[in-house]
Amino acid sequence: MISETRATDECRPLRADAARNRELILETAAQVFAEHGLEAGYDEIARRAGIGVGTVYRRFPQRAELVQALFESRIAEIVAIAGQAAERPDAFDGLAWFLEKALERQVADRGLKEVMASSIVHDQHRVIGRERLGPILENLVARAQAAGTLRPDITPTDLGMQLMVMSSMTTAEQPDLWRRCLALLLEGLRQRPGQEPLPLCAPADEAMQHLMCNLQGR
Amino acid sequence: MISETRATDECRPLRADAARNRELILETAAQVFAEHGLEAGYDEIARRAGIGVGTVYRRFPQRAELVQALFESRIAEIVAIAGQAAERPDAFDGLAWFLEKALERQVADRGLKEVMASSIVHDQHRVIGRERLGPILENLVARAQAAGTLRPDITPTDLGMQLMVMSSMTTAEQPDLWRRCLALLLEGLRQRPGQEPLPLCAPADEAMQHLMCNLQGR
DNA sequence: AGTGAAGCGGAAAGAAGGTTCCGGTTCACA
DNA sequence: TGTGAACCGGAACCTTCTTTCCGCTTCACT
Repeated sequence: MISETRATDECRPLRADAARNRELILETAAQVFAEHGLEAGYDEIARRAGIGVGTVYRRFPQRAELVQALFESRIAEIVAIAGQAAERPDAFDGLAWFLEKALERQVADRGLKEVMASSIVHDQHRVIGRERLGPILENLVARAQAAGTLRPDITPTDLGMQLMVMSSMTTAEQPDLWRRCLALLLEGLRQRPGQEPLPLCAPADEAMQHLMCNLQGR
Repeated sequence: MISETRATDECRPLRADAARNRELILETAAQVFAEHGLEAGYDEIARRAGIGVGTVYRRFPQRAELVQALFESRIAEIVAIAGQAAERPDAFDGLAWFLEKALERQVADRGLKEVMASSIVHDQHRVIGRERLGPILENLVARAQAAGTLRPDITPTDLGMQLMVMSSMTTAEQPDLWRRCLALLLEGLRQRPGQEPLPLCAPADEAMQHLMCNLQGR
């Protein structure tokens, strides 16, 4: 259901039973990752899927492959949201809308949160996150700044960080907590007359990477 | 240096060599916890102190005892800062100053961050954090709200969360990142005419606990 | 100096995961 | 239906970290 029966990327197609198991693993992993994050044990996935650990390892020897297969579509969804946000008539509103919608998705799925974060740190996931999201975020920011509604000293990196932080502070059990923080943040983001500039800070991307490492623990 | 040679709380005084080791463990643990957080292995502490693991376990069979012994004074420092902040003439400025000073301390010490967070979740550390900090924070908030400078719908819990979040996003290598976020937050905290109220949210303390669990991982 | 209680180091045991491997099974194809 | 390649399960094996245990050392006191 998650992806059609298909070859192991290049080689000949999987045998019927193997293909069946592959789907089963993907479906089960989606649940397990959403609940326990990307570091959930393969044995938990195997147990819930009712198959052996060996089977999971054989199909996805690298955890990254499993993650990639699982979250590609969900990242695409968020990229699409960013695209739609850029088309809204009011630029600031577009930005706010993007943050809200992106958070709604991240908050429901611990795995997705971590993929969003790790797509910035780890090279293996970069493709599915940052490089597709980055330019659109830049566009959203530039547009709202040109309209004079977003403070001029905000960077796309600032927003990325706030996004990660807000999603890291919310769980499925507390579905509304982030809304409160987002409302607060949006107040802070607005350009106002006579504003002091934000304190400068070390290279933004480097900062972002440190943040991500930190939020993921270790 | 961290605490004078003294009895194991009730019993007769430690032997000279044991007391010496106790101090050595505390000093070393302070470093190790600051670098690796509260979950750092006892063997790492022992290795750096140049003593056996057994010695560390004998002196501090419960990790909580070690943590308590280490961070009591540092929490007291933060409580003192909150007290000073409450005496500043401008209430909003006092709040801002408290957040800044508290963060300066938390940011430098990963262990302290975790103690601040866990003092809210785990009963064993509660005493050294929340119960002493809570009333003072409440006072800071109430005072700034009475002065009409802090938005009236902010709760002490909001601030506690923001404090945890900002400290969790900063490392010693990125000493300035949190300043940028704090500046942004302060903009959002100010009361302004015609403000929309913040979205309401599940019981604040429960939310706080979820957040803390989350930031600490697991 | 002699004595025994307190303390020490670090090897060994235990606990919790993650990963590999191999005997047996299932499938695809002739 | 027969055959070999692909695949399966899960026990065994690593790894990493925590905790205990015990023979030897050091200290305090006489």
